[in-house]
Amino acid sequence: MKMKDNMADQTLCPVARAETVVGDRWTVLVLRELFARNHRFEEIQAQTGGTPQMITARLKKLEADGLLTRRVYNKRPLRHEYHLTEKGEAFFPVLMALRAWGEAWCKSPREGRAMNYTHLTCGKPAGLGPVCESCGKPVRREDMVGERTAKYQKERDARWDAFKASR
Amino acid sequence: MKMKDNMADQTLCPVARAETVVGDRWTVLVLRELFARNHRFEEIQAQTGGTPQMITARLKKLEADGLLTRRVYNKRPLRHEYHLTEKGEAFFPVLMALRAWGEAWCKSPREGRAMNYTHLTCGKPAGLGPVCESCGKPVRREDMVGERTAKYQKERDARWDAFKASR
DNA sequence: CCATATTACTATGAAAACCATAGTAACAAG
DNA sequence: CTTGTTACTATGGTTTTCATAGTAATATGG
Repeated sequence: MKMKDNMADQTLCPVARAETVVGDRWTVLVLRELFARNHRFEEIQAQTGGTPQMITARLKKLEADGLLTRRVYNKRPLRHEYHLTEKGEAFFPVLMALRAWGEAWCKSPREGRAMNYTHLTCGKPAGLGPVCESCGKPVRREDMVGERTAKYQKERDARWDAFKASR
Repeated sequence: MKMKDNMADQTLCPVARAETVVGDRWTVLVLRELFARNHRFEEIQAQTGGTPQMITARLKKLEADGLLTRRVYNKRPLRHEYHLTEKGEAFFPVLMALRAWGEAWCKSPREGRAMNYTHLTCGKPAGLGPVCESCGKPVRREDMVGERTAKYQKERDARWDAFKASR
C-alpha cells in the first residue's frame, strides 16, 4: 500500500493532508467500527465486510498514523484490541458530518435512520447536525449516547451470523 | 471504475453509503476545488495533481452521483464548467470537519493555516469548528468568506505555473 | 493560410491495489 | 486428540492507478 502522498508532503492544504490518512473507504469503515466500540479484528472484519488483508492493512496504517493503538487483551495466544487515540477520537466530527450527509443525501427517507443519538446535556434527541437539534448547543461525543434503530441492529446481527456461519 | 458497492446497497449505515460516493482521495480533492470556485478541468487537474484520467473519472462519477452538473461556457469548441448541485453543496460541512481535523492533527503548528474564514454575520474570524469561534453561532457556507494565507496562495500559484510550464 | 496556442480530454502499458478463496498458527476446551 | 476460536498470511486473477504521450477542435497571430 503506497497511497501516494507526494503532494501531501508539499501542500499546506489540511484536506489533502487528511486525505492521505483517511482518504479510503476501508479506513473510514474501520474507524466507524472503532467508534461503535468494536475493538476486535473479527468484529471489524464482519461488520465492514472487508477481507482480512484489507482490515490488516488499514489497522496497520491507522496505527502508523497515530489514530489507534493496539492493546493486549490476552497473552497466550497473544491477542490485541484496537483502540482510538486522541487523534483518532478527534476524527469524530468528520464521521458525524459524513453521517449527516449520508442520511440526508444517500438514502431514501423511507429507509429510516441507522442510529439515533440522545444529547445527555439536555436529555433530548441530538439530530444530525453539529449542534443539538433540541437545545442548540454544539455536541461532543462524550455528551451523547447513540442507539441503533431496531432495523439497523438486526442488519448487524445478521451480518455477524453470516460471518460466523461461513467458517 | 467499479468502486464495489455491494455492501452499500444492503446497509442502512449512512457512513457506508456516503463512502461509496466520496470514499476516495481524488473525489474529495475535486470537491475541494469546486468549493474553491475552480470550475474548469484544467484548474482542477493542476491543483489536485491528478492525471487527466483520474479527474475525468471522478467528474463523471460525481455527475452520475448528482453532486455536480456540467454547464456549457463555450460552444465551438464545446467546453464545460463543473458546478456543485445542492447535494454537492451539502457536502460542505464534511469538508470543513475534515479541514479542522487536518489542521489540528496532520500538520505541525509552525506550518501555519492554509485558509482563514471570516464569519460575515459577526464580522470576526470563524475559526475551525462547526460554530463560529467569535460569536458561537453555527456557520453556513453562505455566511463565510474564506481567504487563502499568503503562503498557501503562493503554493497554488506555483502549482499552476509548473502545470502550465509542463506543456 | 499556416504555425502555434488553448482546453479537454483519450491511449498505452507497467506497477500497484483489490478481492475471493483457502490455509496457517497458537492455543483452549472437551 | 479432535474440534473450536481468533487473527491473521498466501495465492492468483482482476481492476485500478499513474506516468507519459498523443489527439481533437478551434482560436489567434503573423
